[in-house]
Amino acid sequence: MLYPSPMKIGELSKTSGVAIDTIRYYEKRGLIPPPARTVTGYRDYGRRDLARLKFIVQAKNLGFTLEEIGQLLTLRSTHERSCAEVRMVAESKAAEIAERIEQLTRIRRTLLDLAEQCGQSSADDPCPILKSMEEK
Amino acid sequence: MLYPSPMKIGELSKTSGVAIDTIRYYEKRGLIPPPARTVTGYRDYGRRDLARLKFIVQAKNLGFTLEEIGQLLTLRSTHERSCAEVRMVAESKAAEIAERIEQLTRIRRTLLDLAEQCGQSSADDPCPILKSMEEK
DNA sequence: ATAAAGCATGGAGTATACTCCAGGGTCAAG
DNA sequence: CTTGACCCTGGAGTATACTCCATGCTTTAT
Repeated sequence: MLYPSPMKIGELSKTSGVAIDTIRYYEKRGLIPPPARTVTGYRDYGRRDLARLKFIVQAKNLGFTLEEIGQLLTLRSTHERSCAEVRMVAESKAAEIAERIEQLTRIRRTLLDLAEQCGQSSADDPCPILKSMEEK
Repeated sequence: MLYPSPMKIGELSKTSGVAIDTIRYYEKRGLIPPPARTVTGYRDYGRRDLARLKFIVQAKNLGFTLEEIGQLLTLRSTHERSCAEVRMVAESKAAEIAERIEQLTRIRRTLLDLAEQCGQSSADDPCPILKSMEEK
């Protein structure tokens, strides 16, 4: 069995791309659990923390607030939370995300159309991105 | 031909769901063009403005900053901008969005799996959302 | 014609998510 | 055993995106 050497906050910061202060901020906010400490009080992280941090970064880019990300992260077994409840939340979040995916797909489609038009016409007509919205 | 009655900011706010102050803020930021004014100085909007506003709201929910949204909105022919340039920007934005879609799809998949597990197991194992990230 | 509702401007205040000290221990290298 | 790099806490400061006045003109309803 492999006992990994302690990963201090600086290393976690480098491997995750998240600033040290931000990591500590996430800890305060409860997004990452308080890590173990070395004898002298240094934070000591493991692989799980790295994964969690990466997830947070991704979710943030996708437009979730830290609040929402916290909810996603605690979806698993919060002891007092019934299974049916977890299921409902998970499904409703999934539906929400499906909606976002659709919207992104529409915007992307429009951008590609625009790019194509640029290949031949002069693209001087009213913004195609908006045109696609007016119909809704 | 139909000359639509002037839509003042209050009405635009109601139909778009965007607060009056926020609309004015977007105008300051250059996200929506300064509208025509009535004789007495009231802002007078048209259908285009409504579409634009809706687009901004959606894009914001999808995690774009106002800065980025501004770029998307001005993608069309900014006279001094060459067609090839517009095309490149549009394509790179489209690729960016495709990446987001993939990430959202992964998260959604995980949530659905989680919901399913909840149907039968006790969901007391480490957060599946994270498990799916550790492998990357 | 007067009150209530709506709009205008400029500027101050707020929430979220960081970001940056100050002051002070810890640790590896020379 | 000191110098430089790293870490600690607590708290102040910043950027983005609103949100809320104060003051004053316009429009609508009674």
